Amino acid sequence: MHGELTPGAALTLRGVGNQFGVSMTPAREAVRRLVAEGALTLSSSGRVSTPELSQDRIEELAALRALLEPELAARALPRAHLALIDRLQTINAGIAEVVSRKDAVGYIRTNLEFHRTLYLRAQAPAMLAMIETVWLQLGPTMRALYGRLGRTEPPKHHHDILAALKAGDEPSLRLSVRTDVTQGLRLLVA
Amino acid sequence: MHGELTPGAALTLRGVGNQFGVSMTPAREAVRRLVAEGALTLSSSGRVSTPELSQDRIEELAALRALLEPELAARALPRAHLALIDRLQTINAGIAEVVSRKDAVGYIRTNLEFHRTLYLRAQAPAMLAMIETVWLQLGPTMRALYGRLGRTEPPKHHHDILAALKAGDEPSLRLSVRTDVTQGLRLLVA
DNA sequence: GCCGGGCTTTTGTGATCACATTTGCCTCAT
DNA sequence: ATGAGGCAAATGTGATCACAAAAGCCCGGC
Repeated sequence: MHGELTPGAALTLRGVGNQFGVSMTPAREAVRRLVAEGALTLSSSGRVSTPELSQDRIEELAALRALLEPELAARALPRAHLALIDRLQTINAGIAEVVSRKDAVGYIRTNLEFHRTLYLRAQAPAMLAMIETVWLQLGPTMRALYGRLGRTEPPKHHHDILAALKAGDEPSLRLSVRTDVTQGLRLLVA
Repeated sequence: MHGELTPGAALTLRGVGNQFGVSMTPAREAVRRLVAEGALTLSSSGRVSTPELSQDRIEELAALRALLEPELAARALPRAHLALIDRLQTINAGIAEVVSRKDAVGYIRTNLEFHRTLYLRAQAPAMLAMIETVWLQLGPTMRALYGRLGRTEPPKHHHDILAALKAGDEPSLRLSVRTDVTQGLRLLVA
C-alpha cells in the first residue's frame, strides 16, 4: 500500500515465509489473501507479483477514489471536531518533512494517513475497507510514479480540505477531496 | 453470493474440504480468501461463518450499491446496444418464473445476473469486482430477508432501467438503478 | 555472435501430521 | 431442575514432504 514494492516485483512463498520466519503455509495464506484483494496478481502458473497497472486500470481506480472518498469525507464532516482537525493539520505538516527528504514511501504513507484519519470518523467500516483495497492496488504504481517525477511540493489541496472541514461546508469538502484525489493521479498518467 | 447459506452458518475447513474432495490446505485457502473479501467472517478463535450483518452494516452496503451501480450503469449506457437490451429483457422475464416458484436463491441469482450483464458493458473490471464483493457480503442476508417476506412480485424498477437504456437517458438510468438497488434493500431493514 | 534444446533449480500445490485451543456435552452436586 | 466442572471430540495452525510444472541457465550448434 505504501509503495515499498515496485510494480512487477515478484514474490515467492518460500521467500515471504523466510522473511517473516514462518513456513510456506502461513505465507501462502497471506499472499493469497492479498491476491483476493487485488493487491497482488497471480500469474497463470501460480506465481505472484505486484501488479503493473495499465493506464485504463489506473484511471478506473482513480474514478473509484473520486467516487468513494468524497462520500466518506461528507459522512465524517458532522463528526469532525476541532481535535480531529488539529490532528489532520499535524499529519499534514509531517508531509512537508517527508517531501524534503524525497522519501516516496513516507510521502504516500503520510498522505494516506491524512485521508484515513478523516474517513475513520465517517463510521463506515465497509466503505473504508473498500477504499483501502483501492489504495492497496495503487501502492506500487503510486510509488513508481511519485518516485519518477520526484515530488517537491506538499499536496496543496489538503489545505482546502481543512478549510472546508472548519467551515462545515459539505459541497466544498466533497469537491476539494475529489480534486485532491484526482489531481494526484491525474499528473501521474499524463 | 446467491444466498445458498443463511447468515451465521458455520463452516469448517475439514467440512469444506470433504465437500469438494480436497484436503484442508486448499479449503483453507479458499475460505480465507472469502474472509479477505468480507464474504465470511473470522471469529477470534479462527472459526469461520457467514456474516450476520447489523442494520448499520446493511445500510452501509446499500449505500455502496447506490454509489457504485449507477456509475457502472452510466458507463455501460453508451455501449448498450439492442442485443444487450434484449438479453436483459430475457433475463428479466426469467425473474417472473423464479418468483412464481418462490425460489429465493434463484431470485437473487437472476436479479444479480441482470445487473451484472449490464455492468459488464461498462468495461470497468475493478468497479465490477468491487460491487461483486458487496453482493458477496450481502448474499446470506438477502436470502434471509427475501425468504422471510416471500417475494411475490418481480422487481418493478427493472422496467424503468430498460426504458432508460432504450432512450439513452443517462440521468434517468442512474436514478432508476439507484432506486432499484435501494428499494430492494429498503424494505428489508424496515 | 546468436539462438535453441536440454538439464538443473526453483516454485507452487495439495496432503498429512502433531499440537494447542476451543467447543460442546455429559455428569454430578446442590 | 439447574448450574458448574470436567472430559472428549472437533477445529484451526503451522510445519514438512513428495510431486509436477515452470523458469532459468548453460552448453553446443549454426
